[in-house]
Amino acid sequence: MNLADSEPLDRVDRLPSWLINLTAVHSHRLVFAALTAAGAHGHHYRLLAALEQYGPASQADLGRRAGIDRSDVVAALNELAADHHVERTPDPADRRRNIVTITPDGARRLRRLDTVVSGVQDELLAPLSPADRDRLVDLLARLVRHHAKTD
Amino acid sequence: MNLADSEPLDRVDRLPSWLINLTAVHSHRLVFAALTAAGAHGHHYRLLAALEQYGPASQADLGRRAGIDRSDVVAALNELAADHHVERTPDPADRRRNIVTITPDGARRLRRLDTVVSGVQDELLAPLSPADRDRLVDLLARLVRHHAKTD
DNA sequence: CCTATTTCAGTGTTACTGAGATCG
DNA sequence: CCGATCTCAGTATCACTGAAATAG
Repeated sequence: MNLADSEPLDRVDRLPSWLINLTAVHSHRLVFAALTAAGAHGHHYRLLAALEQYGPASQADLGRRAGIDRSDVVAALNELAADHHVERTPDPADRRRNIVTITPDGARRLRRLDTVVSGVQDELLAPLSPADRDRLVDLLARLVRHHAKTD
Repeated sequence: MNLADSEPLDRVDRLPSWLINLTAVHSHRLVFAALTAAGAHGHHYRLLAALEQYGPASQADLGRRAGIDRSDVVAALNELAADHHVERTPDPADRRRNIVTITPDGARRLRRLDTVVSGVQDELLAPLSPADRDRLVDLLARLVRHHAKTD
């Protein structure tokens, strides 16, 4: 018996956690492909965005703001620094810390990635009207806020 | 400078792909914790649900219906078979295939996991009203359907 | 003494790839 | 010969953990 087309799996196909997972897999594929084509990797965009928005910061603060684990911040900054998109300098006021600064090259890079990432959003949300897109973002933002508070 | 509370990262915090990713991470944590507590692993629930809904099937069909890669179907069925939740028998009509059947134990298991999984949905969607939950499911289902068609 | 930061090495989950053996 | 199935081995991404060295 061959499956001409996948019939719906009733029990699971309207399961919120499963729909979220499927959507995330597709979304991740699109973002990853677009960033890879632009020569960037996962966390670079969020780190550069956090640096531009808040200015120079320690790695720990950067990680908290961008939602990236301390360990992964180190690796991503190594790559960004190798490409001269950020600079790491010791903090004279607290010698445990590095102060991370975005360079002019990094700012240009961020602008480039901004267009890449926003193109992906359009692709991802293609079937939704602008009003529906807002609704989806609001609903997801409420979930994220709720779970951020209750850790 | 310490971050009392994480201020919003404007550029990223309303980015649909990022919200979806965050939601998926939380969702995955909840589902994984609940299934682990019940002694189950990732794909088991979807495979059992597909088996109960459609009856005995080959592994390839099961994978297509449950959205699980052929390779991961093998591993998950090994575990389900070890626990006597499914049985694998060669298909006499097509000797490349195994016919996978859910056992009475497996059906009981599925009912148990149903309550576990639906408890997680409530936790995940806690901040949303029933109407909002429906809206979210509809929006996500539309995205999933669209991207399933355009592969 | 305890906490925070940076760093390294490594784990675990999920999705996926490639290849071999078998069979239609 | 081509295509499908089952299986195994292994990769890659991301989130995360544990521990060491350093410093407040």
